[in-house]
Amino acid sequence: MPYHHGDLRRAVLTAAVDAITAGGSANVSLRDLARRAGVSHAAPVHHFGDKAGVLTALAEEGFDLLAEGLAAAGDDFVEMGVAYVRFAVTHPAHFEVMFRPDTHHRDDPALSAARSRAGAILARGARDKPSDYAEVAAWSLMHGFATLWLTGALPASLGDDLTAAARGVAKTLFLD
Amino acid sequence: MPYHHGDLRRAVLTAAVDAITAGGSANVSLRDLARRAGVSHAAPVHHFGDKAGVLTALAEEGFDLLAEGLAAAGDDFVEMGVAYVRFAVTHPAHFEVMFRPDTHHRDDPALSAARSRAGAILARGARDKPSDYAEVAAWSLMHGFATLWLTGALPASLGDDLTAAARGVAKTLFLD
DNA sequence: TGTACATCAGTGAACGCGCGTTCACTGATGTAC
DNA sequence: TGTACATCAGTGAACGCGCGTTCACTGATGTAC
Repeated sequence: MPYHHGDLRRAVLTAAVDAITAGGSANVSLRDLARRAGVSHAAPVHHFGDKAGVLTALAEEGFDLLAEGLAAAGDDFVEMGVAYVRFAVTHPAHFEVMFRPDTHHRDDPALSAARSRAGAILARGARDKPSDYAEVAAWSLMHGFATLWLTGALPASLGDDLTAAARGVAKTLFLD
Repeated sequence: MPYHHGDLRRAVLTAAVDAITAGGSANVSLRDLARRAGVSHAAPVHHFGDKAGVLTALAEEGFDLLAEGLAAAGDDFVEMGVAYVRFAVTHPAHFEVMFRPDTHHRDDPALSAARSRAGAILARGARDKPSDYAEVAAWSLMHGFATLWLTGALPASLGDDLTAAARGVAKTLFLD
């Protein structure tokens, strides 16, 4: 085991994803992350300051990944919704942390910036819609769907084709 | 301080609501609930078996309160959506626990029954809608809106009139 | 090319803390006769 | 009306544990000259 890890920052974030995927963000501990990264329990503090710092960094990364996914969907309203859901389901750990502001440093500037970047792309999708509530409604719809899917609350009759289900749901808005 | 509390079960549930409202469901501890209820730290175990038992009971109560709220909205689609959101925002602690199945005994029969009761009422609202996805979409929409509102993620431009905002959002579905 | 030194990354022991659960107990209540 | 007894609700001490954070430290790396 070399003294210098090389990329401990990355390793701790990956460990956090694993830990949250396995047991929810409530059960994350700094010591556990250090264990998973194969490093002494005090090492992560060096890179993140404290526990909330790790989750802040993870949330920031999440907003960047989301922005990337949304951008790739182009300007199509429905496909952007599908991309939102797909992001949430493929990155459940990031998604969970992003919307649990009590677990991270909520006014971290890098985090705010990442959030805004994703928000701007999201807003583009609702640009030419008829309702004043279009953007909030679209966001709510896909966010709610992703959340319910992740918690396993949705009826089994929906099937397990995520993209198809998400598209069906997205299309009910304004009956595009 | 009398030896017998009288209604410790109720007191512990109320304490749980307070604790979750103050610090999120992640920060609930049995000992804290006992403290809040003014009782020795081992007393709650008598009524709930263990920590998950408390949250299970709270989730069950939540589904009953939700069913009540939905039923009071009558058969009107939009008003039922508004009632869903109002429930979530007036009972944030219940709402949070209801959708965190990892924190409670997920196959508790009383809980499943309460969940089904609420689900049945919800399904009634989407009965005569055109899309196959109507029920899931309606649920997703209002669930997502409630969740985003509660985490403070929504833009300030929405204002703080919850009912008006919820109604505006609910109406975008099928443009009723 | 070699050496001195500053900086950085990670260590490991120690701290004090709150936690969930178990346990033998005691006080209070209700019921049978 | 009184007494014996079973049942129930709550107590308080004890257990072992994992946690976040602090701290003086050491090993590794890079830079100046």
